[in-house]
Amino acid sequence: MLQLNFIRENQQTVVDGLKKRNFTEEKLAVLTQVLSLDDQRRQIQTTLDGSLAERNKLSKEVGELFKKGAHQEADVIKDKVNQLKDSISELESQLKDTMDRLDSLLLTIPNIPHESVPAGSSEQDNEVAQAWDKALPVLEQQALPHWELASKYQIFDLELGTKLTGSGFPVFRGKGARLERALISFFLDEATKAGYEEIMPPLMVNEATARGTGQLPDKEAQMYHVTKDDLYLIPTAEVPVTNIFRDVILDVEQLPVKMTAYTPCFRREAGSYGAHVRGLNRVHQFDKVEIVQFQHPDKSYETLQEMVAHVEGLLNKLELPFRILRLCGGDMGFTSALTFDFEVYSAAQQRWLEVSSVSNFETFQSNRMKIRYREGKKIQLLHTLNGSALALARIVAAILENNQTPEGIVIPSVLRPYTGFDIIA
RNA sequence: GGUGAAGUGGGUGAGUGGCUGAAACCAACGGUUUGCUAAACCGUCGUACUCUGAAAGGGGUACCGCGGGUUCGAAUCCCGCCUUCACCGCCA
Repeated sequence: MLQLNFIRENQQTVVDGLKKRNFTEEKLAVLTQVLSLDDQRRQIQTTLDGSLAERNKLSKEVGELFKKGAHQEADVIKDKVNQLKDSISELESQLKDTMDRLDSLLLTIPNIPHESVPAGSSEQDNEVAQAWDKALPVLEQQALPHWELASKYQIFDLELGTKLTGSGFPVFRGKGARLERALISFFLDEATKAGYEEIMPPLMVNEATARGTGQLPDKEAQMYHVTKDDLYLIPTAEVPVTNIFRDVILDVEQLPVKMTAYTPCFRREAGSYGAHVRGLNRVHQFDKVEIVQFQHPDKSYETLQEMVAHVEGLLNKLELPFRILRLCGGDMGFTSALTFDFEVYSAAQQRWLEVSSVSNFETFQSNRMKIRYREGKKIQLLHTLNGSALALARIVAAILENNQTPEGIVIPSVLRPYTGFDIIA
């Protein structure tokens, strides 16, 4: 959620930013509505506060008169206060109404893109920030996509998942399950080495938490909702981990706070179909290690680079060909100011698969969650950042496809201490 | 799930209708003093919104788990909910 003062003081920046997100003139009208509602709100607030002050003052007089035994005079003032009460409750309901409208409008305004974000309307317009300059792996003629390798080597079983749960819930087995676990451990260890504290959060969250990171109300359809207890299955560890500091004021000395978490992620992914979602390309449950940072606003873009470098390091160690995209205004998430996507080349499918998304949200999330830091006397919103490091299912897909040989699937050497085997044959 | 008790500022904890945004102590911060990384003493020490001011600051309002109610007036009384603790039940 954008800060009202920011909108008020930087209207042109906001307009330019929203245009990058392809806001039409018509949709931009929301800004003037927001500002005028805010004016109304202040006006009501001032009047209301005045009436309340009056009530408090008169009530005190009643108390004093009672002590003196001047009951009649007290009764006169009581009547006065009773009259005030009507206008107070009227003002209170106006205030609540205005604030509700203001909030719901504010929730429709996405984050302002960083100046480096390219304009554009779809993924076609994303900018390649770092291309893969070495040769792409070329597989032999009979190379198989990962879903066929899966059954050949008994790595995972989607049909079985359908039997147990439904489509999009893979069952990993044998060396496949071990590979999955090896990757999780490897990613967590790398994050720990880089100074992130490991967290194991709940996999279900309440409404306030889902609202904090912006899953509600914008992405409600994306989440599994446990209606009986009104809980949501997390679509990413970002949700519980970022909310750890909801309504918390950190000391500037504590920044940056760095946290990492492995969790399964649950996504409904309504309405997807076709070859692009075959196998592990898009599933309802997948494993992911997330890295999250809470940082001083002056340093958050350095931190973003640091996180990008961390993900790069992982992919290099796994010996996977990848490229980095700078997302355009039209493809960027609602809450992000700048996002880099990592795509790994899947040789058998001959396409790039998104395996990580690293973003700086600036104060957009922290404003909703009131995550602040104290520096001297000043209390300010901090910047939140997060990134996948990494999303498992597609990494597994890429490893399976790229590393297939006539003898079997070769495990990247960095993973062998974790898997305990060096080939899946 | 049942029964009972409790939820106050960073912590401990006082407060049962007006003198309480809240005592006291601890922690923290600033200072004085002291031949010494201690002690003593003094001071500061919640958050949000709002008005005013160039600013420093000053005024007002709200908040004592959350939401409602009673009252001229609520941390304090009433109702609902949540959470924690204890015991019981169930259980990996």
